[in-house]
Amino acid sequence: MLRISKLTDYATVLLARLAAEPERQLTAAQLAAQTHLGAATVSKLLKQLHGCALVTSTRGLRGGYRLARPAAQISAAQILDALEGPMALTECARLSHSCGIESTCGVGRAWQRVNLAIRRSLQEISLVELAGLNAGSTRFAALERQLRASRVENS
Amino acid sequence: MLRISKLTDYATVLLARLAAEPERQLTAAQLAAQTHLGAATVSKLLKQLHGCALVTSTRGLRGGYRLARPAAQISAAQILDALEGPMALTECARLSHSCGIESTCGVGRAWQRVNLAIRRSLQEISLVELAGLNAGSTRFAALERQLRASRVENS
DNA sequence: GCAATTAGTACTAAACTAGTCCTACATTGG
DNA sequence: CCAATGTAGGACTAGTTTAGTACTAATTGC
Repeated sequence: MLRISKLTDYATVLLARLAAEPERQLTAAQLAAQTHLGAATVSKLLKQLHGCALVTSTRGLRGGYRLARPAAQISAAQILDALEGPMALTECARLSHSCGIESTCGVGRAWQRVNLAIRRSLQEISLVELAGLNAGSTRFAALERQLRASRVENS
Repeated sequence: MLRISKLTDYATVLLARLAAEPERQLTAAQLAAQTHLGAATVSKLLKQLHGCALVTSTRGLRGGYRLARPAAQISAAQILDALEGPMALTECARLSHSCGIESTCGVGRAWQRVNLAIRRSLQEISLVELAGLNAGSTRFAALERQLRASRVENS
């Protein structure tokens, strides 16, 4: 459940590679080799990331890709938005069609709130954390502490 | 992104209907009529919910379905687990196969932590909240307050 | 001009989702 | 006992989405 697509996962890996060497400009082929992903797939993903302004590119001989901004300024939410479009946990919430059910469809609204809560927490996590580049993992730890504090009963 | 399947959404609606009248025993046909969903689909979902012990059933004439426990004891996480199986945000995290990438695959671990954080927050939300049966929405409000507090920058 | 490299589009195969149908089993009422 | 009502559990089908590939055009450096 709540799974992200493989391609989104791959994209994160690519971004993490780029984040690891922010000064270098890496070609699609280099990234493919480093990540063991298909060259065509990597190309496609990088194009998509370029379209969403997460990476910059230079064409031609000695071209390549590079992060558009520091890794700290790229959040998990942005990556997911870029690759999977605007997020909507339920169909019903996306299109504003009335389901015909009156009393019951507080459900849709409830999922929407869950959605929002998740989204907010994803905005807190930057590419730095995703790439595992930070030693202290400050924001991550803070998030987990808060969520743990909100727990009442447990499994 | 991060969307739940339509069927899971439907199942929530069904559970919400059952939660609204805990004392009654509703047949699949009744629930289908109330929710405007296909009778066959409703049947299928209820069977699944029965298999996961979220509802109890009695067969035969005057049979029907009923919540297996009070709505307050059913969490959003349990519903999602029941319908979509054990959750794993990424493929890589589910199967324990090494990707061959060493440095980069802190990514998988990071997604896993995101996963856990989301899961914890879903455990906090009960069917009562999803069904919109509670007036105060206490736990919901608390969750949102905490997540808001953890926000640093915003859209 | 040539080689390297991104940009864009089109296409295909595989997987998953949603929905339906059919048969078997259980319970109640006559 | 028999018929009606209802759940249990598969099997099956169509539609959509996802993942991956291939090909052509545009751009840059030497």
